[in-house]
Amino acid sequence: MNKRNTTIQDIAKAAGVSTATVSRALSNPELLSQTKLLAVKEAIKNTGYRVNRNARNLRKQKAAAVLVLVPNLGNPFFSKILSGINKGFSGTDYSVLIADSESFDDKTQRIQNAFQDGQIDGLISLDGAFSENEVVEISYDLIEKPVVFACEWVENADFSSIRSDNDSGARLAVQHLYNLGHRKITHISGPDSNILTKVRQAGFLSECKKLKLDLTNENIIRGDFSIQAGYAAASQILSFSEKPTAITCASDEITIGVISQLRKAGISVPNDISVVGFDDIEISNSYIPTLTTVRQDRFELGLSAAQSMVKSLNYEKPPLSIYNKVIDVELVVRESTAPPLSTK
Amino acid sequence: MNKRNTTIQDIAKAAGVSTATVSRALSNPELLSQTKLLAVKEAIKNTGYRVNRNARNLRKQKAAAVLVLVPNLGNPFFSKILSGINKGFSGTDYSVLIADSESFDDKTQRIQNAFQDGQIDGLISLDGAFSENEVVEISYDLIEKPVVFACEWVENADFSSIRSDNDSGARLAVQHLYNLGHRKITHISGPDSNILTKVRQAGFLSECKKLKLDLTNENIIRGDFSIQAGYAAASQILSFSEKPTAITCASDEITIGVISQLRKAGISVPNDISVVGFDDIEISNSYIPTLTTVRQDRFELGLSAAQSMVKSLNYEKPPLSIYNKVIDVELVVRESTAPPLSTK
DNA sequence: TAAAAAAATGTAATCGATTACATTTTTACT
DNA sequence: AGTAAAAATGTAATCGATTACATTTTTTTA
Repeated sequence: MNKRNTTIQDIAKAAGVSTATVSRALSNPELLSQTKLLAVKEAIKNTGYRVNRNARNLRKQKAAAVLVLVPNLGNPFFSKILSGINKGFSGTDYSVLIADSESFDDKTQRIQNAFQDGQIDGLISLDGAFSENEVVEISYDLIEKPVVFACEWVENADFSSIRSDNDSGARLAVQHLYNLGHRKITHISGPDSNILTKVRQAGFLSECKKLKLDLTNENIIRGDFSIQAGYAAASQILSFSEKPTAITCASDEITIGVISQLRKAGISVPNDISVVGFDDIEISNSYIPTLTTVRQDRFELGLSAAQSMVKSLNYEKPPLSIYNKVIDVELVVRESTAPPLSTK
Repeated sequence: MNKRNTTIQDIAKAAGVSTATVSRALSNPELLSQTKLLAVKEAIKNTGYRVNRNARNLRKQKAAAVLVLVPNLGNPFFSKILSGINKGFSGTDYSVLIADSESFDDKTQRIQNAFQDGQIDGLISLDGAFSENEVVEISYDLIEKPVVFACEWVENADFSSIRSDNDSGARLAVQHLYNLGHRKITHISGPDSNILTKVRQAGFLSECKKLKLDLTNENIIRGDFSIQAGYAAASQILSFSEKPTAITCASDEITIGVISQLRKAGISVPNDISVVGFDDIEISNSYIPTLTTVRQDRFELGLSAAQSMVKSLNYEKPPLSIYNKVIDVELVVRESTAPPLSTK
């Protein structure tokens, strides 16, 4: 290991050209004559030269990196999105940094700092939980910096956003249960602050109305997307005087929590109550019972978000079909749903 | 938004000092007189100045970042480790980058590149799957660069490594089953290449021998750590002429796969067969049945790995108690284990 | 109080690439 | 062949911080 790194100077000397030519060989090879290009390539190969990222980024005033903000890395829902994002950036020279919002004391501050420190050129957020204030701050300060939301989005703010067709998803779940004969359905939603939840909830309610189902305020239970929220919701449901015959959940994790908790109370799914999830995470097909759920194409979600980001990073305005993309969902019918008891 | 960034020059001017003084105020404030220090701090506050990371890193010849290599981000096992790592780096000025080995075509190459490009100063690997060749390459090239393994480690290579007491874990599982009355136990292990698996397997076999259990080659089934491996293993077990009364698995995901698949064949856990997992991932307590499993302190694992890395990054040799740390495991008894049928 | 030592501060080189601008070489055209 | 235009290449400034070394100021000591 030689102490000093190989630099562009060394390559220039070895290839008998100027540093400018070496630099061009790296970033604009089409500007060079075959002869020189070959000489430079040869020198690079011989020395195992690699550009110093810090030097390049300093000079170019960019970071060559984007940050992906995940609300909770422990939630397996996000992994496939991340791999879609990675795919979208493969072939570019951008690095993908991953951070967990939970590990941040002050999310907005951290994002702003990362931008200002020149550590990132763009942000892909899988986290939609930004207060109006925060969004204002972000969009004000980073007016020139691309921000893309994946899965999530922020109301009244013009960011690129790739999302699933949450409305349809919610409706598909209700329709499925309705077709099985269910007439009393409860929806367990995510956190209030979350726009996703609002949409799924609205879809749920609207479809219920369309199907002329009775609705009371027992039809919606608020939670977050966690297993714990499922526990809590199940306990609440158990306290209802008239229990629903079916439940739709805003996530598969909630679903697992609900089923697990209902079981502790001696209520079996789907025999006593049917439950539909949302997401189709990997374990859904191995849970007992296997989960009927609304599948989101998570890989596609990530890939599209990355594509939108790449366009923006190249200073191209992404076409609207990419800038705001809604991805189809699909109902996967498995074991956690069945006709209600009364019809058996 | 002013076009040009605030630089150290601007601060120097505003505070009426030289750039050197500003720089010292940032990194060695104890060198300055109160007066100047205050003046600089004031100027920084007024302008909202932030250091340019690229410039600093270029000059200092470092990246101020470490890479965490995760074999599979989709596996919820890793999240708590990551949060432990984050915790360990909070308060330092290192960034933690997370990458999924799966997204790499050539892992070793990518790591070397990241080091050479000056993108990272150290590597924490949760991935132990390096061939001997790869390790040689890494340790040869990066002889000066700190590498820490968490959970995993590499045989015959002197890297810092923080791991759980896998041997005890395996033994605890066997003892528990033995105490319940089980005498025919099968172990489903991870991938051959994985050292973890070897240790757990050895612990399993050794404990079986100690307890004078009969052993045949049907006592070990190879897989990887995935749900799918659990499916495959279950199918294999179903084909055994004499089925085991209990199973220990190298991960909770395998466990879930096994139980799910056994159930499809009409075999119930724990009534017909008992199963013990490993890891205690979040869902283990919500699976049906809830999983008896060996808990690893994942947060502690990550935290310790980070601490070892921080020491190395500061050019201190970590004390052996940190450099190679073995963390206790604990058997969590839940529903997936019960006395064998014959004793009921 | 003067000299020596220590503390505080400043000057300017440096890290390694990119690129505006200048210059040289090649190609195209009359 | 001579000139204009285009292509290829080179020179040197630049990005923004850090730090070796030099200088000035303050403190200590005799």
